[in-house]
Amino acid sequence: MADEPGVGSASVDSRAGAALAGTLEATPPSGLPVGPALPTISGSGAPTLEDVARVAGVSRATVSRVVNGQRRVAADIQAVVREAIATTGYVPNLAARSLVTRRTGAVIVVVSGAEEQGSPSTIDFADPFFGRVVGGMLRALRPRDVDPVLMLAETDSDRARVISSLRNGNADGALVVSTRGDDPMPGLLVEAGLPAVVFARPGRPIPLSFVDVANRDGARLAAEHLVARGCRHVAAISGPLDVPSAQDRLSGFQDAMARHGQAFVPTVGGNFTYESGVAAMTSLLAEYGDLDGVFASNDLMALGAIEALQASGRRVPDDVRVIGFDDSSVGAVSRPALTSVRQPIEEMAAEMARILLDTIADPGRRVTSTIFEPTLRIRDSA
Amino acid sequence: MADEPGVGSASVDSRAGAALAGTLEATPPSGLPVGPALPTISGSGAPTLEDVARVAGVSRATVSRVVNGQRRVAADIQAVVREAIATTGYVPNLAARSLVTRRTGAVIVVVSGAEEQGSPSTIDFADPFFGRVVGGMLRALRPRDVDPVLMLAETDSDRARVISSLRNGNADGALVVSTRGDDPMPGLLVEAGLPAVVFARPGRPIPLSFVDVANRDGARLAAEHLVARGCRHVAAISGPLDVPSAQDRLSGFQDAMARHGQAFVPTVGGNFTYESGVAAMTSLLAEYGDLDGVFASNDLMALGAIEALQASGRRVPDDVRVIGFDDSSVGAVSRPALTSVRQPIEEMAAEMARILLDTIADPGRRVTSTIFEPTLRIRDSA
DNA sequence: CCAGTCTCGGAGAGCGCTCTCGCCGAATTC
DNA sequence: GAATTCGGCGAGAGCGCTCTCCGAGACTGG
Repeated sequence: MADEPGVGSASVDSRAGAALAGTLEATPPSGLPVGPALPTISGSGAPTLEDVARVAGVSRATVSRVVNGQRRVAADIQAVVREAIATTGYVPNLAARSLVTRRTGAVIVVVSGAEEQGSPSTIDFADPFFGRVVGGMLRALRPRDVDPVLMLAETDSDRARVISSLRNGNADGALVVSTRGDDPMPGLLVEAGLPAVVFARPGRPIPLSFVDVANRDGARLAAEHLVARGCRHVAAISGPLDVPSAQDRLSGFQDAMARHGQAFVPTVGGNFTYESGVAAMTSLLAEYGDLDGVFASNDLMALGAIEALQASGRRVPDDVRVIGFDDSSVGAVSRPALTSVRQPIEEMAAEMARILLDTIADPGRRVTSTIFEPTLRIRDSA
Repeated sequence: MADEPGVGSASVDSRAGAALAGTLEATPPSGLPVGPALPTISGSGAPTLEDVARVAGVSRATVSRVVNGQRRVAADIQAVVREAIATTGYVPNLAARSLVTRRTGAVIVVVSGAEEQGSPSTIDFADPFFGRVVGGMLRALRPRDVDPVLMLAETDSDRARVISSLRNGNADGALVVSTRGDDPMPGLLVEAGLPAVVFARPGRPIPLSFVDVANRDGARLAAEHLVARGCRHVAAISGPLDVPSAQDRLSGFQDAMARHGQAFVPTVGGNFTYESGVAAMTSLLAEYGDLDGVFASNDLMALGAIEALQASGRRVPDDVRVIGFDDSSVGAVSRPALTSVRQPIEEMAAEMARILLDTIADPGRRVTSTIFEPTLRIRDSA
């Protein structure tokens, strides 16, 4: 730590600086500490429309028209105005604009999770899924000059905060990513009549647009691959069956296997974690020792299954083939690399963003669902 | 026209009712009184301060004071106002507020990456690092009622957009996470005199607060662990040396090894990817066949090194011990599970947020750097 | 050549909020 | 009890922007 950079003063804290938390003056009951409003003619802050108008020798309205391309403005005046904008370094104040337009140019990305029971959170930000979704949205939002505002929704009060943010135009709509099947968030959004799109089909039918992957097709792909590789005794590790996607993946897999001659598929439920994959595989093995193929409803459980398989002395894929679902990045670096059903998360997220933006632009837009086709990412485990 | 102005006076009540019920109120007949300057009773939706004031029988100012806890307001009046707020379902319009306070209650999280060369992006949203950082920030931001707005900064125009967003109060400050050493973003922020905090020490000294991990200490931890496990011929796989952290990790490791008797540490550079880890290890093996320990500057490269090691017939950790850096989630599920230097990313991110918020509240605040101590996460690979 | 039509810039009214200022009534003082 | 202080509420002025309405000038047609 002798190599402190030459930045003025460095207060080096080895642990999270609890001391810092107290240095701020007592915050008022609610809201941020607010400073006095300066008389602000134009000397202190950023240039305003007014300033540009003065420099250009036109009215505010004209400048506004040029900035927004609203109505036709004579070419020469337009040039003068643009010149003035450049020299003043003017940038529109979005607060003022949204105050009158009632558009914010922002949407809320709601990461909706855990019940407020004992556990701190079911939301795992370290899950690459999260980043991929956000990244996908970003790609679609940015060209339309819309920014995502991140909000967590774990408790009722979190959800209320999301709703009220939306209700008074803090943002124009919501993109919801739930980590549970019975998430109340979509319902609240519909009730409030707010523009929103959710990732994955909601637990109960609800008039809300969503984007999803054809889970049954993905499971079928896995089944067919296993069968094609010669598997004859196949088992499944499912996710929590109150989650629609887990349900679909399981039933899709079972149906496909039935079509290929294996009417009964031994199944054990997990909860999408690595540990539950280990446990599920272990109990599967105890009862069905001659398994030669396993389909897990996500990659983490598939990895757990492989662990359990190897612990029992079986080789993957030689003795037992394993397929996961998600094509997550952990599957790519694991050994053996995981064969997995790939859902195009980024594209799905981008589509969510597009649908939401359309809905915001045209509130009368019909509720739609867009289903993406999964593909099989074949690696080493099957 | 019949039902418009005549019954207009009752509109407050009906609005309050609609707000309470949360029902979808049919939009008022549009077309008739839209254009002319109405006294603005029943606008588009949410109740305003004005409405609350009317219901409570006080002035706007008083309601505002109650909402913001600004000045002392008589207890009974306060009760009446709160009551009115509840019945109307009032929530402050942040655009209006920020227009006068010049505070937005939002900060920009800038994910700053790639030069605008050929490649689409160096930003990998699937990297769990990203989510962990955002999650950590969220935890610190939420209690202070501040929301993060996500922005990418890959091109100059992206960066300009961030700067101007900040300049006209679209957000109060920036939390910057760079994926490269020579990121221009921090410099631009400083130039513009905008509140910002960056993750990891910037490439060049710059008067900007940052949060970092003691990279040298982490590398020392790795070195000492390897030595303690009996390694005598140790190599290193470093990251790009223009990235300060990669530089520190390497030199810290070399110094520590020197103190323990190994003056020369064979080193090959990588670029933080899995593939580069494979390549680096392979070339290391070609020249130094008797290696018994490897330190990689991040987990992905460590995993790549293990792959190359195993491909060459060596066992990990029996023949060669491998330590990574980051304690990323991929390391936990890989086999063998990766021993790694852990940096408390979430806490670091939370601290960034806290520093930024303090800086915003007190612009005169000194530039600080907070260095967190890494720990060693011992698993199976070393 | 004049009425009619069209084009385009300016004036001005707010959007919902905060905050300064002034005023009133109650508490305090001598 | 009158003068003074002071706490606390209301009035009102904007914050920077958009947008409607209006009017002046340019153009068209008969």
